[in-house]
Amino acid sequence: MTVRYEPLVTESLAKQVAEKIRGSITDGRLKADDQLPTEEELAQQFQVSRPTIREALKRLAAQSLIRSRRGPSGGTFVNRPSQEEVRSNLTTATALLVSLGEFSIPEILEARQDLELVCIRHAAQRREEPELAVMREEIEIQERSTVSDTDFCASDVRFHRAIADASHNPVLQFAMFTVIEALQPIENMVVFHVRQRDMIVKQHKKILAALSERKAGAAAQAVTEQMEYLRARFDEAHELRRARISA
Amino acid sequence: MTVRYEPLVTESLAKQVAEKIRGSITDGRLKADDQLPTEEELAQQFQVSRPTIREALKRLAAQSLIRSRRGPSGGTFVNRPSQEEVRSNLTTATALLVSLGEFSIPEILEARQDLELVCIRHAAQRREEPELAVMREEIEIQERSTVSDTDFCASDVRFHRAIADASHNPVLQFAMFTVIEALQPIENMVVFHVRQRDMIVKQHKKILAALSERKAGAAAQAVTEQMEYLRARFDEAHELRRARISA
DNA sequence: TTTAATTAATTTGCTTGACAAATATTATAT
DNA sequence: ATATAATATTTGTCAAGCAAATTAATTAAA
Repeated sequence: MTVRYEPLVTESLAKQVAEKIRGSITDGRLKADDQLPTEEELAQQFQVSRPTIREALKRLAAQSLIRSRRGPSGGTFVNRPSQEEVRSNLTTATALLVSLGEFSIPEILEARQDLELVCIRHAAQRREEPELAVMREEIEIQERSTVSDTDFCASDVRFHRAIADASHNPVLQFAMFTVIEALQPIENMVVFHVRQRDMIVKQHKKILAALSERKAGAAAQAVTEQMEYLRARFDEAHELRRARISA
Repeated sequence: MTVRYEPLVTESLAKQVAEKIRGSITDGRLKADDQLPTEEELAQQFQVSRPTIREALKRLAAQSLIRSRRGPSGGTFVNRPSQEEVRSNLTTATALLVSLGEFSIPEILEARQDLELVCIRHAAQRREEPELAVMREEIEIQERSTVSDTDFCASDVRFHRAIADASHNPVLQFAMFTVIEALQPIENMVVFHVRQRDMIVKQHKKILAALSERKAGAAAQAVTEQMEYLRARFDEAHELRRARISA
C-alpha cells in the first residue's frame, strides 16, 4: 500500500491558519468586503481553538488585510487596503531598515535624486493646479521665520510629495514616498545642524516656477541643483563628524 | 481641582499594546536582538491577560519586527528585519493593490520603464561579473524550448532583478523589485497569450551585451525597445479583449 | 575525573470555558 | 407609528492550565 506523506509541519498553527486565509485572499477566492466565517466556525473548520484563530486573524489585521466589527451584523471582513495603509506599513519597515544602517546615506541620496528626476519630468507635463497650490502653500510656510525646525522639515516632505503627486503615476508615487520618508530623518539632521533654510526655499521656488511653466529641463535642473546642494551639506557634516572623532 | 483627561481610547487593548511595543522599537529604545520581557511579565506590566499580549505580539510578528523561541533561553526578541523579509511583505501588499486594480497596466509599465532606465544607467557603470553571469544563465534557460511558460516568466523576473542588482544601489533595488513583482502577473498574461519568447530573449541578449561592454546608451536603448514591445503587446491584448466584449 | 544520560526548569504554543462589550434585530409599550 | 426595551449575535478579554521545546543542572556510569 502506498502512503502519501504530508509535508512535515513545524510552523505554528496560528501561522499556518493565517497563511491559508491569506492565500484565499491573494488568489482571489475571497474578494474585498467578503465576510469570513465567525471565529467559532473558523475554529471548527481548522480544528483549532478560538484564541489560535484570533492570533492568526491578528497577523492579517496587522497588514490591514482584514477588519473586524463586533455585533450581530459584525464579523471579520476582507479589507480593501488603501494605498495609504500599505504605504504606512512600508514606511515603518523602511525607516527601520534605515535606522539599522541597511542603506547608506549616499545610496539614499542617489536613489532620491534619480527617482525625483523621473517624477519631475512627468510632473512638468501633467501637473495640475492642486499640486502647484500645495507647493505654493508649503513654500509660504517655509519662508516664515517663526516655523520650528520640525515643522520646516515636515513642510519640506509635503513639498516633495507634491512633486511625486504631480507625476500622476501612483506607482511612481508609491516608490517616491518611500524614499522621501526614508530620507526624512537624515534631512532633519541637515536642517538641525546646518540651518540653511534660505537656500532650500530658493530652490523650491525655482522648481515651482519651472513646473508652472511646464519647463521639464529647468525643473530637472533645479532638482539636480538641490540634490547636489544636499549632498554637499552631508559631506560637510560627515567631515565634521570624522574631525570630531579623530580629535 | 484640575483634571487631566486621558484621550478617549476605543482601540482594542491588543492593538494599543502592539503600538506601544512597536514605538519602543522604532524610536530605538529597543534595538535589534534585544529581548522583550516574557509574555507573563508583559501581561503584568500592561495589566492585560496573556492572550491579549500574544495577539499584540502576533501583530508585530506578522511584520517580522519580532521573533519568538520556546525554551529557557527562549523568549521574544527584536528582529533585525532583512531586506528580503521587508520586501516579501511589501510584495504581497503590492500584489494585492494590483489585483484590486489600484494601479493600471499603463501606469505600471511606465513606472517600470522609468525605473529600469535609472537602474540600467548605473548598471552600465557598476555591473560586476556575478550579475552578468546570472543574466547569461537566465537567457540560457529562456532559450530552452522545453521550459514551461511559468518557468519562463520566473526566469524573466530573475533577469530583470539582476539588472536592478547590477545598479549596486539597494534603495533602487528595493523600489525596482516592487515594480517587477507587481508586473509579474501581467507579464504572465502576455507570455501565456502572445507566446512571443524569441523577441524577448533577443532583447535580453542585447541588454546583456550592452552591459558587458559598459555601453550605457545602448543598454538604455535596449530596455526602451523591450518596454515598447511589451506595451504594444498589451495594447493588442487590450484590443482583443475589447473586441471580444463588443462582439 | 570525565562523559553521557536524565531530570528539572523556563518559556512559548495551545486549549477550554466563560464573561464583557458592542451592535443590529425584534418585541413591546406608549 | 414611534420610541424604548429586551434579545441575540459576534468580537474582545480574561483565567487557569497543560503541552512542547529547549536549555541548564544533576546524576550516574565509565
